Amino acid sequence: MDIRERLLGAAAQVYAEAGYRGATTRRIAHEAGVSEITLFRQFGSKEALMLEALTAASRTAVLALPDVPANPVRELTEWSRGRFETLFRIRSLLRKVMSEAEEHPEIIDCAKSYPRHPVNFLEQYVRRLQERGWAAEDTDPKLAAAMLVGAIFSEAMVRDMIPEVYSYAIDDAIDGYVRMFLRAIGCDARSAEAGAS
Amino acid sequence: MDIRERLLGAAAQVYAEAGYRGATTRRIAHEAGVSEITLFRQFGSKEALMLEALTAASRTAVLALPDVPANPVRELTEWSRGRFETLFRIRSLLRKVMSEAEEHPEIIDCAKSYPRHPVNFLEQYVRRLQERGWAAEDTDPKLAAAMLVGAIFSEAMVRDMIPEVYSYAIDDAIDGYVRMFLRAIGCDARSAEAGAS
DNA sequence: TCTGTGTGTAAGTGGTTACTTGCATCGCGA
DNA sequence: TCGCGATGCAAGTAACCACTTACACACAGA
Repeated sequence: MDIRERLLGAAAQVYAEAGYRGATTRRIAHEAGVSEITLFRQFGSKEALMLEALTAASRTAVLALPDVPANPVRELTEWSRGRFETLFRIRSLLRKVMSEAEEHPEIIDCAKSYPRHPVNFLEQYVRRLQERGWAAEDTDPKLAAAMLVGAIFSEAMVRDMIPEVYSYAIDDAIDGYVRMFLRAIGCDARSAEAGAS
Repeated sequence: MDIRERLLGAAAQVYAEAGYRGATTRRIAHEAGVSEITLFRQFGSKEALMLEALTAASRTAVLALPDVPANPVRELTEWSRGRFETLFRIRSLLRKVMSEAEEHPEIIDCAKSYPRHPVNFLEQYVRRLQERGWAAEDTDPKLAAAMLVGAIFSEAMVRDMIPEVYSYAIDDAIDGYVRMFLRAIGCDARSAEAGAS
């Protein structure tokens, strides 16, 4: 059904703009180009529509990191860029979900359909660096991963809201984060740049 | 007027729980223990009440860092703990403000009554470390500050929403963040621990 | 041609919202 | 005791919300 898809997309978009209470059935139907009656005939209720729309919208691919680290600087930079772009693209929807998760826990449940959180991928990657002797033994992989992912998350959430603080370019920021991250986990520039070559 | 203060506090609390649309005048008045009519007689409209309440609620003290670094590990740990506690305490209100800033820009305007953003304090502190020769010259103070502040921000925002990811204790996390931060900016353990002593 | 099936319009349901009006009540100073 | 300002209660307004009913139309298969 084409109309179902249109309604699901419109619901996710209007929800990202206005939140649950602001996403009125009238506005969603208008955005989808169908009548409000059709919305109710297709989904029964606003709640059913929103749950299905948010579940579909949060089904975004999680970027992977190589199982065998070869060039940490390049691999981490690419992964961090992709992570930022994913978060930045859905930042409005994410802010609404975070804001309304306390009131409507079922919303975050359907958004948590992630099989694995991205921070786990990075944690595993750091462990592999340690196994190869490219990272210091005394660094906590979980904490290190949380620091880099957290910094990227903050950029994606706050960057467009307080531009006077985040004045630098995002690509420069990610390069700097990766460089500092590698220094923080004790991965020196030589092995990080050259890798297995 | 005691009643004005009660209404302002109730407005901020209900807003943090339910957002702008969910913070109904009836609920705010009930929370303050006064009648809804008194609310309108005191503030005229819901919008006037909310703007005044959010301006007052966002007037939270910004922690300072010493002008002259003496013991970076201790000073940064204390500052980071305070920063986390501040953010964690108002996390619900902050999530609502972030979520509704696109729709109601005037809300974030009154919340941005900060004279200086905390990240600027940390940036200055890193510069002082560099001047003393305690931090590497090639680190970008602005980026380094953004990374630590961003990681703390993420902990405060997401920690209670995805507990299965943030499994460690917050104090351990902050200790780890500070240690990695100092390694990232090239501040070795000796000067960081001992300081000027 | 008939018969569903899916869609549209028009109208209306009951509930909630911000906000108002009229009047009674309370406390407090003169 | 009187007056007055602040408050509360009852009721109501117009607008908006999710959701429903009734009916017309368009199209596809039999």
